[in-house]
Amino acid sequence: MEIYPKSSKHYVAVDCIIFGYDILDKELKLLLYKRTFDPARGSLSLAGGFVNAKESLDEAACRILTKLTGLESVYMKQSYAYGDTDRDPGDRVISVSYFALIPVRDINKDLARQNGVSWYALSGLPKLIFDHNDMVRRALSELQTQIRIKPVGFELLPEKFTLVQLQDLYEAIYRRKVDRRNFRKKILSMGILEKLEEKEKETSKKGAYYYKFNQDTYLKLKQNGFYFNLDVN
Amino acid sequence: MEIYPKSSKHYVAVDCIIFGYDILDKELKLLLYKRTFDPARGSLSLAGGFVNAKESLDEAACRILTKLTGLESVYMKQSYAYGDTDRDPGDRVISVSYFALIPVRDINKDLARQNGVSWYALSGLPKLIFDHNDMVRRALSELQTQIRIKPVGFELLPEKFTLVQLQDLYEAIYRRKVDRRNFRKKILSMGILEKLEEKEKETSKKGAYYYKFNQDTYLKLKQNGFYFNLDVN
DNA sequence: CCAAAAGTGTTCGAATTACACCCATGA
DNA sequence: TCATGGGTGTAATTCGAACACTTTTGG
Repeated sequence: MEIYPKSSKHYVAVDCIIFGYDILDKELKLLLYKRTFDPARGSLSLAGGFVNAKESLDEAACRILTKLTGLESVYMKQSYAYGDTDRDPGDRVISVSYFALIPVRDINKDLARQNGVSWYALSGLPKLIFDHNDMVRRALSELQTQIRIKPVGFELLPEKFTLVQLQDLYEAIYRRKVDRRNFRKKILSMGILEKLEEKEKETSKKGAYYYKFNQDTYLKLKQNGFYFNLDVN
Repeated sequence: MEIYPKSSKHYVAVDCIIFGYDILDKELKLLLYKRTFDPARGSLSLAGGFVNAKESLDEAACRILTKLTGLESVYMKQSYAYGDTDRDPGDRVISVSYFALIPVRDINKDLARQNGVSWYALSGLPKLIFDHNDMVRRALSELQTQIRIKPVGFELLPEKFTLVQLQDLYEAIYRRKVDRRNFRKKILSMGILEKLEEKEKETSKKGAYYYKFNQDTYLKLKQNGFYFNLDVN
């Protein structure tokens, strides 16, 4: 039964901009798919797929992400709908992009390899297919905005992290250095981090205390009018 | 010729959240369509329509806006893609929402009437069809964010406006009072307003100077690292 | 004992807030 | 002349920026 029989129907895809952060080389990465077949063999694309008749956009994005990484509960957010008629040279496809944040080490490596996806540093990213570079640019810009005003950076880190690691992450995303003392002062003054007894001892002799993000405290503060803000010099 | 024959195709619509500001009653309004036929006769909806095979999403949104208002160059921005499978009870329709900003007095009233659309105050908005209330909520929230950090408020005002009118607009969108002296100090210190010789004399005996927004100056400042910000107490 | 990374406070200037009185004019 | 809305300045406080030394410990 078709109620709107006069209108055109369209292919609708979702493309996932999967950001990963590697605490070791302190770089923001993207999980990309390398085509192993013609046409465009060897060229890179975002992880994407068509939206099925019986799933929502969000469901389609989650399905693709889970299929590639094995991860179920990941931070994911819709970014933008791309609808130029000629954006896909094959056929007219409207694509809704989503961006996801995951710690690089969390993904199921076998599953990723099996699916032909792997991590690529965001700096020096090559040309991706179609308008995927635009999608990345927009999503990165959104991430840079979000991470200032929402506690989403923690999604890119392991549950336990040091303040140095957190700062490295912000520097990687802001693409500039920030003052260590001011950064610590500001993030600690929010009262949303919980200091653990345990220390991380791999990267220094002295060792750095682990912290973890306290979501409950954050939500309570937010209800009382608190706004996360991590603008630092 | 179909390259992706195994995938589902979908109806794709655009819905326009058309914000208008009325300098007389100082209220933010929405241009809504009232159904004059069954089913759901008398219920309100956003201005929307299906995306044609040969037009982009942006083009579809502009087409709808122009058809209803007669306006060609209007501030319009994509908001969000709504894709729940049952959001439209008639059939599965994916809808991309756009929000537009126009001064209430600018629209072609005859055209609007002819098309069955008219202005409704945003406060006390009734239930709209489908998920259109969600669309409005999200767009309003984006507008409240945007108007703080980008000079988009001027899109809702006539070319010439007084500082009182500008402040009234901000108060209507922020939904709170702001201090007159601080507001003026801040907006004038940006140096993006041009004071005219002419005065507006309808609402007061003394009269208030007209100003206009200088887009060129703004763009130059922006290139030099200036960020518009109108957070005021 | 020393290299390497973690951790810590204070000062200064800028920006934000709070706040109240005079001005111009038409009726 | 007076009622109405337009226009203006200053002091107090808060917030962000700049900046350098001490601590810990494994090798």
